[in-house]
Amino acid sequence: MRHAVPQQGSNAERSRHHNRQAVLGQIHHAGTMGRAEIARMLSLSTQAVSNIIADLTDDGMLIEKGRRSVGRGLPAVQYAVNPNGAFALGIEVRPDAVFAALLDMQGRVVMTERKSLSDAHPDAVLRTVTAMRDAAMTAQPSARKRLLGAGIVMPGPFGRTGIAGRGTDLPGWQQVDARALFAAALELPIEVGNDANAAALAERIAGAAQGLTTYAYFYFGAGLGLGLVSGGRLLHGAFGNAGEIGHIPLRTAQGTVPLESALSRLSVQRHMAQAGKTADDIETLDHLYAATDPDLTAWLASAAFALDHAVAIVENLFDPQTIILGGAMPATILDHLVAHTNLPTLSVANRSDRTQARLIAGASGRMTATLGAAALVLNRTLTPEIAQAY
Amino acid sequence: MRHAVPQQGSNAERSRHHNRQAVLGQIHHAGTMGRAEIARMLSLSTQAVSNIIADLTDDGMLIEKGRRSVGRGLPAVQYAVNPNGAFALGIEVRPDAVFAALLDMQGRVVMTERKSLSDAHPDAVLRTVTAMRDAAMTAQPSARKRLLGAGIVMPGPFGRTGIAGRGTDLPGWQQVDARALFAAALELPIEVGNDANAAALAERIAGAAQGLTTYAYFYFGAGLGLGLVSGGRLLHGAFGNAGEIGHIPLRTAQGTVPLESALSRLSVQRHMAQAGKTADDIETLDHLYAATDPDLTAWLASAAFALDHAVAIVENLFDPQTIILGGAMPATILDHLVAHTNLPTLSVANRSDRTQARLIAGASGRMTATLGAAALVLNRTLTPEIAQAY
DNA sequence: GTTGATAATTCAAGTCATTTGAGTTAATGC
DNA sequence: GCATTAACTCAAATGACTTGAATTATCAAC
Repeated sequence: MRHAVPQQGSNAERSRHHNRQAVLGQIHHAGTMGRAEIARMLSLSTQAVSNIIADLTDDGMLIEKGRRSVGRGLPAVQYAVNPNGAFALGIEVRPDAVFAALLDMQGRVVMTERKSLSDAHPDAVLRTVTAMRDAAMTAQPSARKRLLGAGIVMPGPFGRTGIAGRGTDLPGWQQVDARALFAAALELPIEVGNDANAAALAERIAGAAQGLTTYAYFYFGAGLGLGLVSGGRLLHGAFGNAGEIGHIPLRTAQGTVPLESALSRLSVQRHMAQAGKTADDIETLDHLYAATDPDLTAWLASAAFALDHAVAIVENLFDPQTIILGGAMPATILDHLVAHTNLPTLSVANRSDRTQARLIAGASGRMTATLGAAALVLNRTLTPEIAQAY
Repeated sequence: MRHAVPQQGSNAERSRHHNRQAVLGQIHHAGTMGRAEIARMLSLSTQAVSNIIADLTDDGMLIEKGRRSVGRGLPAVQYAVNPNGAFALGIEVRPDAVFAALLDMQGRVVMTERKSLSDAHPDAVLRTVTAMRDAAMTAQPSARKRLLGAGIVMPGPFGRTGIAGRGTDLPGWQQVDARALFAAALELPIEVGNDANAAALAERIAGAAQGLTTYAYFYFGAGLGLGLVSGGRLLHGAFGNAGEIGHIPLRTAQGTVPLESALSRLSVQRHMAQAGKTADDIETLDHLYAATDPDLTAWLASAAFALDHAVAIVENLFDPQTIILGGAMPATILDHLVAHTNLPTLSVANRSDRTQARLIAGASGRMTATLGAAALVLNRTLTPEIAQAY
């Protein structure tokens, strides 16, 4: 989890850094832009933007895209983010395997890899991860000098005291500073986050949340996670554990249970197991769904019921532009849930002037969190830092 | 509702503004500080801080507080925020009355006033509010040249489409830009917010949230509101309606009802009315509580039950440092609820290393939101702006 | 008590990114 | 064609912060 940046003053150097990030972010967002347009957006002089663009172009982060004429006047030279200008490594550590993905600046997947893990202690994980970084650099040699950093997704909470009796699934990680360990082993800037947060940002870099600044993301992992993005930045909470929506109580006819006991991959696995069926992976679930399996259908009904509740809570607490549903589920099931959720009437999101659907499907599949890990890094590069007040 | 600031670049002028706010905020937070200490906190040179402090002192915003010796070396000259360096006007508009309060820089109440309102249309309200501003300036002439602005708390949502069939209680305010109207009438910088948000900031300026940066605030108004502060800044949501926790569904034995039907002032009034008792104001409630009224006791039990649920949701979604309970209720009842809420076990806030209670009582009483309105202005002065990403 | 170490503060000069203003280039539209 | 509009560049100016040397005042050790 990234620690909150302490309050900082501003000086020329930090202004420069901020402005470069802001320019990159604007161009990434718009796809292609001219100097004057950027200057207007950021309330900077065109000269300042010119200087920044010259820098970024020299660094290979931007490329010229010809001139574009819009009415009178000299047509503006357009700039776009160079996809190969930089790369980000995403690493997802699970108890039994490590996943890696290399993304370019446009969020496109350059390479992915999976390695089994027989031992999830820090030493073994760090060795594996280092080897995967090397493999990625071999596969894409141009990324060697242009690697922005690595994003790590691990089961949390870690590094801090968590809920009594819960904690990371990974042995030997409770008392260590994961960020520092990875930084030392990989010799890269590191972002550490949980799966839901990472996946939420992945949608923003190259997914359903492009162009959104304030949205919520439900992530189907083993449990149910929530990524909250406000003003383009992740909300971490005071101790880095915001978004544990799976824990909130759901009052059903059978009693009060945690939300994720009705709405998660573990929940569907358990439900199917009671019917004597296995549904341990995404492909199986997809087949069961295609076959309109009655047990799966029953689970979907109870999941949609739980989702109604979760949507009502998140909409009224955050007032997001939209809610995205994604994660380790087949796309068909995500689409089904989106289609079959009863959006609450009593919600601040129930507005007559909406332009955005209230609930949409995002990226799905096994790699979602791994791509998200890389997105943690890309987002940092495209979004000016926010300092803590006080 | 304050609109999100569009993304901005940084230059010397904006750096200066940012740094002045940051210095003021640090000093306000610590009470009293020396130049070198501030410089370390903000990662600025002592020279820069010296210049800023000289400016702020000239403007009357800071006062010297002697030297303080901490070990070797030249004792540092201490500075504190000058309480009379600036003032903020808080205005709360209700259907039947307008409340005003003048606060100094330390959040202390200089003056309060109440005026009945026979007509809540914009013209009448603006006339009343302008008269109250003049009265405040007469009561505290030194504030005339030192008024930072006015914060306005009104029933929302307004200025934008709200939930169908709901909207402001005030006639004639649906289609107008309240901020612009007040700015024109009062000739002051204006912050508009809802009661819960405003009260949440009041706790930060001079209350239970001093020193906190990330916390949640349950506000008892007519309904139930939630103020969310993250990193010292209010979360507004995409459309300014974040925090409508009163709307979320609560599943009780009697069926699903909005949370605020169990946990709000209207709810207690209704409950007592069913028993043939009136409990329309805070004093009455306080007396009933002191007399251990059995009907009130019953309501308190159901309210505490609802609060359990709300706490579980807010803790797991936001991971705040603490949750504060405040608003238009007698302090005795707030204290009772704090003492009788079953804090959920399954919560990220259930940590072994807590230094802060999970649920505490904040300011109570009729004026809470009015003071909060002024706090909106004070907080803006003490907290560097945050620009929207994209 | 003297003396040296430590630390806050100031002064004056230097640095750096942005702004300003004049001039150039290349479209549109009458 | 020719005036208008707008993007862009060059060179100089600006402004806030940083740097480095000098000053002041306390603590601690001899």
